[in-house]
Amino acid sequence: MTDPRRRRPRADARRNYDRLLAEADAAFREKGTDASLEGIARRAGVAIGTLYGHFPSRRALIGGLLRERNDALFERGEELLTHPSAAQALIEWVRAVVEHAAAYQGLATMLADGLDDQASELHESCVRMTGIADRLIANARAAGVLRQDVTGADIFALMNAAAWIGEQMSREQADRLVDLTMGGLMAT
Amino acid sequence: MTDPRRRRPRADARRNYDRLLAEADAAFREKGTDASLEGIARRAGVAIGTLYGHFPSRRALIGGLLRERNDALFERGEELLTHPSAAQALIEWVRAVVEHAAAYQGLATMLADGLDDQASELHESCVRMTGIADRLIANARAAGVLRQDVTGADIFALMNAAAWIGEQMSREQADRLVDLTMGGLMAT
DNA sequence: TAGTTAAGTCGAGGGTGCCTCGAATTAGCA
DNA sequence: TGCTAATTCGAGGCACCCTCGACTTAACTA
Repeated sequence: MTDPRRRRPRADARRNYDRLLAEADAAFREKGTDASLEGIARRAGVAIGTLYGHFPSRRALIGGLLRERNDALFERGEELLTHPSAAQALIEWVRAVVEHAAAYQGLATMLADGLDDQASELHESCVRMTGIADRLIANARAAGVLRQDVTGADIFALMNAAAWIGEQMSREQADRLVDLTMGGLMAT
Repeated sequence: MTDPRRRRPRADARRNYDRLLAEADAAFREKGTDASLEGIARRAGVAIGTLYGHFPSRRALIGGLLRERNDALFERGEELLTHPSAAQALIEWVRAVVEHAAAYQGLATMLADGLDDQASELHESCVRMTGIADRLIANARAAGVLRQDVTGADIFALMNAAAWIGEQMSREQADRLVDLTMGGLMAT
């Protein structure tokens, strides 16, 4: 796929790319996902056109920011698939995703949209998240520890809702929502 | 309070006020709570300054829009306080608030903020909502049909989370979240 | 090492939206 | 009919979004 005769990427481009990611992370942490892109470019010491050169949209920028994080998340997911307690594994996965999705104010909404929107840079990771959830649900059901009528969509909804609560209220309240709800979903 | 020597309000002002509310309702339904205010003024056939004359902020406009709706909601709340089944009453109240809060995309977020923010035009109604929830919770607890560790904050969180899910995904998914969670909260 | 060239950078510019404020208008009243 | 306070108007300053053509420069090559 990669043509070896192609020039190696320019050093300044790489530098700007990294700088933009770093400043974007800071800005999104401070102001949420609709922080000013011009402000980010400014903080990165780069013209606005350069930002758009690297990231054609706000979503692309956030996608870039999440890529690194995603690796760790999905690694954890694979791990959980072999967890001895299916019930515990599912709860842990929900918690992990909630934490992931609460990185920036507004991220939960983007992820919720991302599942449906094929064109979203976040689509693929949303699909992977639900994929792992589906497998964990199947495990839990097979083990008879999860109510039969609980769907992957229910869990995805809960994950997003809790992440949103985490943004709006507090991490603690989000955890409580997850615990209370999951408690109800577990088979008696 | 009302000085009888004061002039009666101008007819054009009243007309514009009503027109603005009507167009704002339409716009917020179509585009969510961050629809363009200039667009609303335009649709109402009024200059932007006139809109700001009547509603000094977006929140004030939404507050005006909700005032009518609120009356019906709180009437329902009072009714539920005398409902024979404390458990059923609480669930109904959650459902009613969720429906109320899902009127416009973005409203759930504003309401969640409104509870903390004294200055918000939505603050008072948020307080009333939780007030009714608190009384219903007390009833349910007294009847022994609700887990002892469930707080008003938990219910408020659930209401908002479900309303948000309703905006992002679907009304059905929101209902499922409420049913599944409330099912878990009820004492066995 | 100088020249070539494509990749990358720049930032002005056109568009939209927010909100303010002083000037102009007008409905209610006497 | 005229007075006056309430209301309306919309230009204007600001911030942000995003595009695009001109310019610059790092990587390659002879």
